[in-house]
Amino acid sequence: MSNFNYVYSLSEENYIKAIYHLSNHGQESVNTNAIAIEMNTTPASVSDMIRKLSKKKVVDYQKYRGVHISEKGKEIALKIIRKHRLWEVFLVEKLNFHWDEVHDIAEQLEHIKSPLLISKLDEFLGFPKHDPHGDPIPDENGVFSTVKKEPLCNIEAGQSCKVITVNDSSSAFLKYLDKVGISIGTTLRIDDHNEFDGSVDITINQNKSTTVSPAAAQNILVTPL
Amino acid sequence: MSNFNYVYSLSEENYIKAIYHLSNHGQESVNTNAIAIEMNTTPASVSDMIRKLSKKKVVDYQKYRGVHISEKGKEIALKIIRKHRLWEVFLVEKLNFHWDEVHDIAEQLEHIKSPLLISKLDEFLGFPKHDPHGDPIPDENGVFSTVKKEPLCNIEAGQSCKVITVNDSSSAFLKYLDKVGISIGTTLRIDDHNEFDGSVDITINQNKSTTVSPAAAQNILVTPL
DNA sequence: AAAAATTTTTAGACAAAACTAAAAATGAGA
DNA sequence: TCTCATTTTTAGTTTTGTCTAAAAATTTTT
Ligand SMILES: [Mn+2]
Ligand SMILES: [Mn+2]
Ligand SMILES: [Mn+2]
Ligand SMILES: [Mn+2]
Repeated sequence: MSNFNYVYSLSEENYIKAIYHLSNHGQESVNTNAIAIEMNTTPASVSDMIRKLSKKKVVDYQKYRGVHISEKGKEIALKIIRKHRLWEVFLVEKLNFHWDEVHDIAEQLEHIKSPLLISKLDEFLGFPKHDPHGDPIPDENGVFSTVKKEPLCNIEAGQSCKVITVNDSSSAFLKYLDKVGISIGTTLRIDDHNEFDGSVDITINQNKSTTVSPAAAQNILVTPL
Repeated sequence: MSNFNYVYSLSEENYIKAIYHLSNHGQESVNTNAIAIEMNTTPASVSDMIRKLSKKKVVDYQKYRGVHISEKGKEIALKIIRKHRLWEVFLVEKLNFHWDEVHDIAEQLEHIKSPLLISKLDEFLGFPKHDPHGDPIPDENGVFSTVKKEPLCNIEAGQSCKVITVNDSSSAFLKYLDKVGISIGTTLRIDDHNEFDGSVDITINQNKSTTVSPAAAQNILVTPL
């Protein structure tokens, strides 16, 4: 295996991560424009990079037919995601960052190349299974736990559920959750769905009743209790 | 001040660090070839980069006359060195790396951009003043302690001294020091200088007598007791 | 002070990754 | 099936950082 240890550029790594992300763990194929939007670049640049990644067998690609991430591509993506999430845990647990401050720093740290560093960091953190936003951390073989989860808006009235993760790690959304009093692990009871605007009435931790917007209800992922 | 927050590229940062290093903390001017050797590149590339850094007022430069790092350049260099050394402390103290394994990883981590990350890391580590190789860690204003230190080979016979730092952080040299039983803080007594090959007879921590080569005696920096 | 050796700069290319503008392919609607 | 809007690719540049080869300046030697 000649390029077992090939090192991908910063740019390549970011594209691979974006494609993996947009494909839902590699199930679906991804089109050029979607990648361009995700990466904040132009479709022309995406076309160029796709040809390059295809030559390196990181994606399967036929002109005009979109890309599908390969097994090799999945492995690379999962390694980057593992690093990203471990660093996020470090920043929150050890350096006392707030969960809405860590994403951009982890975006840089995820590209540090040293397998030994990551295995030592993993051990130092006590082999965490989830990052501060509730996302699962793949192990060194890319295996991670998948808990069934769905958006809050899909849960029927009367049902109780637990917050597993969030669909949006933006500072604005996380700060909003803080204000409302929702975090990973919080128990919510769905009281009512308001037909007219899609907002949802909920009770937080058996005591505080409130209403969340449809946008929030879409981004809070829960598992029924 | 327009470019107060200008972000230097990875390449620019590495050149700035190399120039600072070769100039002994900004005292001396540095010639093109020396930079090329330090950076493992060609004099032509160095010429190009010097012109660029000079335009950005990071160095003072006149054709054929070598470069002198500016105050601005010094500040940038010291920030990178601060990050490098703090990360080295983290790797050794928290992740249990050995002192000969950390340099290359710190070489990557030193380029992570986040002032808040560094101040939190500094606090997490207990505001260390020295890195694992004995080098001083500049504070956020670039101030660092300078202990008088000289190579072991300069100490006269009969004198005792303490190991302050090492001039060479290569794995080969550090592993050699481990084998001989010398580390930062070790007390050495100089027993004799062997005229014919420059080797030095020493006694380590008042008990073990041995002889070190002239190369080693050059790279072990000590302060007389 | 001239010649020789060394150092440094310039000229010209190249690769990676981006962009704009234009061309080509695709797919949906009529 | 034809038209037309949308998507995707190609063509041609640009920027950054590198390289080799050649020219120019400086320093050392004689
Ligand atoms: Mn990234
Ligand atoms: Mn996360
Ligand atoms: Mn570096
Ligand atoms: Mn060090």
